[in-house]
Amino acid sequence: MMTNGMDTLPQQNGSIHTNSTSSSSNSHNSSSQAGGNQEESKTNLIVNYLPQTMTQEEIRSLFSSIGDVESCKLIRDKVTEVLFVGQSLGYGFVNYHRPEDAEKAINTLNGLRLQNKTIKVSFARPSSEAIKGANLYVSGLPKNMAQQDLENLFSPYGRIITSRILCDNITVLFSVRQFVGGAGDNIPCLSKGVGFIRFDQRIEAERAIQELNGTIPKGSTEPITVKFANNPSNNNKAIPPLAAYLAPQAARRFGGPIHHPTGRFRYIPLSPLSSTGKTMLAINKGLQRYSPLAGDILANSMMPGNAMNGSGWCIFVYNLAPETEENVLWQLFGPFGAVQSVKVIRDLQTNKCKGFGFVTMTNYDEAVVAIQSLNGYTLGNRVLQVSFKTNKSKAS
DNA sequence: CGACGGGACGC
DNA sequence: CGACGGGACGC
Repeated sequence: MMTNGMDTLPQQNGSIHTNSTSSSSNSHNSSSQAGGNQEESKTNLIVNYLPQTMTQEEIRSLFSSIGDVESCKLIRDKVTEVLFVGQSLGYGFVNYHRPEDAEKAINTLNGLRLQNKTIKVSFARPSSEAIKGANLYVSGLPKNMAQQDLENLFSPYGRIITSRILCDNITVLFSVRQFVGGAGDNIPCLSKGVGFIRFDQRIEAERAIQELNGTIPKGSTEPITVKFANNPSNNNKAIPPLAAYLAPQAARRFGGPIHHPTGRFRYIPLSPLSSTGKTMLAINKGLQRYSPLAGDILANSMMPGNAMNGSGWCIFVYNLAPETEENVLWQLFGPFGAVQSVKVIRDLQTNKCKGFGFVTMTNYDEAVVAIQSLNGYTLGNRVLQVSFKTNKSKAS
C-alpha cells in the first residue's frame, strides 16, 4: 500500500524488475551493466523526509534495527552550523555492510511514519554532477490531473525520481489527519494545478522543458509551464527566529507563539489510535509541567533506572507478542515525537520477545501523549500496557 | 496469571 | 497567478 504523497519506488536499477527472486546471490553482474551507468551500490541508502528533530544517532539507531550499519550521515546545513549544530536538511545516507540488510531496510522502513513525516528509504544513486538540479516546477496543470497522469506526461523524457501535485491547504490538513490516522491512502485532493517532477539526470529535465514547456496536455485548454524548480538553498525563505535554534522544544512545550521553523502550518500530533478529543486532552495534561502529578513523575524519574534516562524519557511497553521486532516500536511511537531508541527484550536462548520492551523519547510532553494514547491499545489480539519505566527488576 | 534491559562513560 | 509536508546525492 502506498501512502498519500509517497511515490511508488521507481526501480532503482532500470533493468531489474520486481519478480526477480530477491537476490541473495552475490553474482550480480554490475560490471557488465550496459548503458554507461555508474555502478550502483547495493548497500548504500538515501533516506529522505526525515523529521527535523531527528539526529544522526537516532537515524543510526533506527536503521541498526535491521542490520549492521557501516556508516550513517545526516546532512546538515553548513551555514547554520557556524552558530550551532547545523539545521537538518531532512535527508541522509545509511550504508550497510550487507546488501540484504539494505534491501530489508527499504522493505520495512520505507514509508515509516515518524512525527509529521513519512520517511522514504531508497538506494542512493552514485553521486555525480549529472544528477544535480534535476527538479522541475510545473504549473498550469489541469485540475483533474493526477500524479500518475503527470508521471505519464513526463516519463518519456527520463527516469522520474519523485513527482508531486500540490493540494489545496484544507485538503492537505485533511489528508495529514487521515494520514496519521493510518487510513489515509488515496485521499482525494483539490489540485492547485502545480507540481514537481524530479528526474534522475539533469539532461532529462532539460529535455522535458524543451519538449513540454508551453504545450497543452491532452484534454486541457491551457498550456503548461515547465521550468527548473527553485533551489531551496538560495530561495527567500524567511529566516527562522533565533529562538528556534536556541530552544526549539521550549517554544512548543510552553505553547508560546507558534513558529514552525519552515514557516508553514503547525503540526498537531493527532493520535493514530484515539479520537482527536482524547488526544487534545492528553496534550493539555502534558503541558501542565508543574502539576503535582508531573512533579512526582519528574522526581521519581530522576532515580537510577527510572524513566528519566540522560537525555530522554524511557517508556515501558508490556504485552508484546513473541515475534515482535524493533520496527513495531518505531511505528507505534514514532508518530508522537522524537524517538531516540527502541529495544525489544528477548530471551537469549529462543530469541523471542519476552513480552516487553523499552522506548526512549526526547520530550516529556510527547512521551506523555504517546503513553496516554498507546496504553490500552489493542495490537493484534493483545492489549498493550504502556507507562514510564520504573526500577522494578528481578534482582530487587 | 504474567510485568521493567543492557552496556558501561571512568577518574 | 501558483513553490510542496519534505532543501534528493555527502552543505
